[in-house]
Amino acid sequence: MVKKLLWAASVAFFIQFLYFQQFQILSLTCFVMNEDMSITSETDDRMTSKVDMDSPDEVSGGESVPLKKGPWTSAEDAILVDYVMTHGEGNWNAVQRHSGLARCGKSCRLRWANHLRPDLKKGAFTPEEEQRILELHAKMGNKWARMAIELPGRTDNEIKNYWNTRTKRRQRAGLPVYPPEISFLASQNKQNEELGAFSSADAQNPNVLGINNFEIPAVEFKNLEYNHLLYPPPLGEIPVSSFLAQGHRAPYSSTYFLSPMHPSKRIRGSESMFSGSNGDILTSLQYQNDGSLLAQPSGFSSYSHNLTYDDHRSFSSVLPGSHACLNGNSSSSEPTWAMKLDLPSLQNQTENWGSPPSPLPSLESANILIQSPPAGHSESGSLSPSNSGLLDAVLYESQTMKASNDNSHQGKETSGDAVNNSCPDLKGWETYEDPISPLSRFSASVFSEYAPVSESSLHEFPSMATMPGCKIKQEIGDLSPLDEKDDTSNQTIFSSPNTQHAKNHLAFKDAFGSGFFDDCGWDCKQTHAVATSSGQACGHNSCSWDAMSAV
DNA sequence: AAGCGTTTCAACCGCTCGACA
DNA sequence: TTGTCGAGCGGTTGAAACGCT
Repeated sequence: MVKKLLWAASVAFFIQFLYFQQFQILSLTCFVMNEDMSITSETDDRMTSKVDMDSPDEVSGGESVPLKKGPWTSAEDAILVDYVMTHGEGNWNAVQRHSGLARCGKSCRLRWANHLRPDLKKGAFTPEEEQRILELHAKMGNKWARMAIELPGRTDNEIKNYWNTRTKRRQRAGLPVYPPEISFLASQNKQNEELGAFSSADAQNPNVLGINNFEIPAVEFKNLEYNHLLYPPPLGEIPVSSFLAQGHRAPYSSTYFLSPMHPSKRIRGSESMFSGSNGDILTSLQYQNDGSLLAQPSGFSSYSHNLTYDDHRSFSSVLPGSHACLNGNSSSSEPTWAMKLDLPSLQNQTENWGSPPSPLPSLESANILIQSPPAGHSESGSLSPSNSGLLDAVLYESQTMKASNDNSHQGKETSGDAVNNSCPDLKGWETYEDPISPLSRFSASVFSEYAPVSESSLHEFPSMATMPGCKIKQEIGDLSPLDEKDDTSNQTIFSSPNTQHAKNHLAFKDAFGSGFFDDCGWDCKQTHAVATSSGQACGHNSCSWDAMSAV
């Protein structure tokens, strides 16, 4: 009952809003038209010079009406608003026939979607929105419409313009497009794209990904459970084993993974709704000594985190497919796990890798940006033909870690020799682990253990152990988490950042399912009015506004 | 104030996709 | 299976606004 009342109030408000807007427009239009039949308004007159008329177009009744191009006038807006109010959205080509508006359907749709929709948020992007756009772009690339879905009230055009402007500005300033923490995502996406042959297909293949009948082999997570027993999370927190074991089962139904979609927007079917194919973030989980669980992008050292398991939102924010992939509380302009890592223009300064800066940079450097590498460099010695530079960042850090460990662990530097030199990238990875954390091998354990399953189901991905020229040391499943007597002997040797990222990505995707912790980024209250005004459903699963639309 | 370069943003264009006959 | 149409996406354009000299 309350919902019905709320819905009725919303509808009333929406109608009032539209009529008020329309009244204003019509009043202004009448005033201007009285002055001059050229139909201009205060804001339009600057544009009328460019108004163009298309060649005559056949409309109903055989009447030939030239289609107008160029800026819209208030009068045209009013006509369009009136039409949509009467007929709802869609069937845009009929607008011309029914309303006499001398605009093509595409133009009408664009005008409505970008300017006349009542749920549009005007004004500059807020810092939160800007941060979100960064994350989304890292996650999706130039999928403006999909990004707009995640930013209620914003249009794809707005986002696109913002991004292009920002990109141009930063490139001119010699800055990279992404800050480091976002850049990592972009790197993941690039690498995923390289593996798109299996990732995109798998994302849409439930037989492979196991979307609908997903079962996580318990053995894959025995290490996790084992460590969890040793390091139970604080009271009230979700146990790792529980959410791992639950997989995507209830309460996370498969539909829960689907991104909410604006009813007025259609995502092309060829694009998977699962962002996992290009949106997963590789995450290492580590229990700290205090029992809190750290999540961090695998490949980055353990000091690059602020994220603890204490904050479920934060935690989920870095899980694959999360819409809040970096910082669940996207209200913060700085991701919760933003790497306190200073990597100044490192990607085109490989010559400096030999003398890395301190691995514990100041907080002020958190937003120091990584310079995108020149194409020549990025392709050299990389498995990736389209290296985004993040691989270099990973390599850089591995070098850094190695260099810093060269001093303190010179006596231990033996396993590296065991690595075939034809796999030079490996060296930096050897000292990656945090010897303090018993779960420092979390990601390695999961991934390497899970690897055989993944590989068996995904034949296109070569086994790490079979990579030519690389001696791979698979993580030992029955290794005691407390067995720290010999760090070097238990170190997992990654075949290469690229390969391991792909494997890790794959394993996480398989383990959690894309969008497992998908957050509801859909402002149903804002958009539902428009959706239902056109007779459409909100489209959001378990959305109470959908239920109310039946009223 | 004028000139010029840059930024912003609305709009267009070409293309693809899905539905349907 | 093919063709048509409506819808929508992403890239691009171009004019006004803005900022600097």
